[in-house]
Amino acid sequence: MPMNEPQPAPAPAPALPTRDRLLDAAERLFGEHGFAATSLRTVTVAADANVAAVNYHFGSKEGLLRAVVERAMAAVNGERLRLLEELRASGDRQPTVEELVRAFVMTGARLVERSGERGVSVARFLGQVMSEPDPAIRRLFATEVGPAEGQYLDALRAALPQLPAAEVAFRFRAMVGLLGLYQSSALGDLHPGDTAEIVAPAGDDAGRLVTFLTAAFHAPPTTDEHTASPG
Amino acid sequence: MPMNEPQPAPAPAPALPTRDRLLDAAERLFGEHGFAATSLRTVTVAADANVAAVNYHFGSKEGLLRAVVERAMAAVNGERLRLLEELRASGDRQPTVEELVRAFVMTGARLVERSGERGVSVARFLGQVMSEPDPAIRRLFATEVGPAEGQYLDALRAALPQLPAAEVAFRFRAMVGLLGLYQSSALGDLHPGDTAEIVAPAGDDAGRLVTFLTAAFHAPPTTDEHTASPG
DNA sequence: GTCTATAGGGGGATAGAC
DNA sequence: GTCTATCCCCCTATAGAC
Repeated sequence: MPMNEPQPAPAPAPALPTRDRLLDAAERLFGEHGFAATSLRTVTVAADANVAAVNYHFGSKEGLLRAVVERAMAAVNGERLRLLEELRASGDRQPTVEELVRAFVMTGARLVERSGERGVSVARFLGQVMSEPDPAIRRLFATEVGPAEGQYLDALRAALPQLPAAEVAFRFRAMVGLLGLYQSSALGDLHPGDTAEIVAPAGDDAGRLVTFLTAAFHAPPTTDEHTASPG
Repeated sequence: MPMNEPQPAPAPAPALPTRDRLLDAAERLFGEHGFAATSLRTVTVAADANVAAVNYHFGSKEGLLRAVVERAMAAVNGERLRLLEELRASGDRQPTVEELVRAFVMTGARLVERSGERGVSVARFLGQVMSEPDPAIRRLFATEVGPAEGQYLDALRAALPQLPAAEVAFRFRAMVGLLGLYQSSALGDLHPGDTAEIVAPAGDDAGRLVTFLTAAFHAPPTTDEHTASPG
């Protein structure tokens, strides 16, 4: 067995280019610990890459975040639009509220099924980024998320013609936010005692979320007679 | 004008002891930028205090966070329990779902009314802390939040006897999470174009949140026939 | 209780060899 | 494209004077 031949580095696990390993590691770590609390050194170690690699490939820490968001949103948006297309083509009627909510919420679950462990990371990452307080990050997320969500918002408005557009929009934002919390596992461990690891979005609770949101969308318009404080 | 006399420092604004100024500043800054992204230096400068003051009064950065959480939760929990007491005393029947949801959600609005600008900080801070990914912080929040919320959960279970307890618990966590998002202003600026500053929780949207959540609680139990992915 | 000064570690980013 | 070495800044925390 000649050992001088230049074996083209059939390393055990990597196989992926550095750039992708960095994206994978950042996606996971940002999702688990948040953006501010995750150092580039942690990311590069996890990706088995060099410290300088981040700067070379993405320019800066924020550039890395941007790239991760874009990749994650591309997958989710594609799936969402595909499902919406299916719904519109499947019947001669408009999609119902429940169908729209289910398609929107289940996107996360599908992602997990298809991409396995990485799907969990994607879901958690997106949920985490959504509640980042930094305005720059929020803006980044909003511009990525906008186009695909707009179509769902329109479809929901069509399905709820009697509800003021502003209120549909409010409920839509609530759905997006709640799904984000769910994806970041924040809905699982609000209470002590239940220390089991929660993985998002798995089976049961995704269905509960759909039930919850569908009923919420069907609520009557809010009258302002009750907005005063009780008691 | 003799300049040797030791004027007892009648500074314009302070009047509050250092410890309280630190709590106020930390509450506001943690709420605006998150815990990890806020340095102790920022806090002490905003509080017009010394860098070492935090360590003297609270032992560490996490000690400061703990103190802020405790103070904020004490106010909210007190108000929540008071409202629940009122509801229970006011009629010969059990409180309805809507009454419970309204009392729970409006606590934030009341806080703002009473404590003015600081009330906004409290609300935003609590919302922000709720979605912190650090397990230690989440645990801290959960133990503080637990007792008062337990009473509402019990009351909601009593008001929804036909619904499995696990599903009431899920919906309750969704309410808490959604209220947190709302308080941290996350429900306001998910979409670009609307760059106006959102202050939580003000009038209109609080009412919409109550409508939304009340209907969601009243949803029928989730059957597992639908949890499969659509299409 | 409040200050200055500093320790001691990590952070993001870059230069320049390979 | 990848590495090492390093710059420079800011971080938390503490020691010790007042």
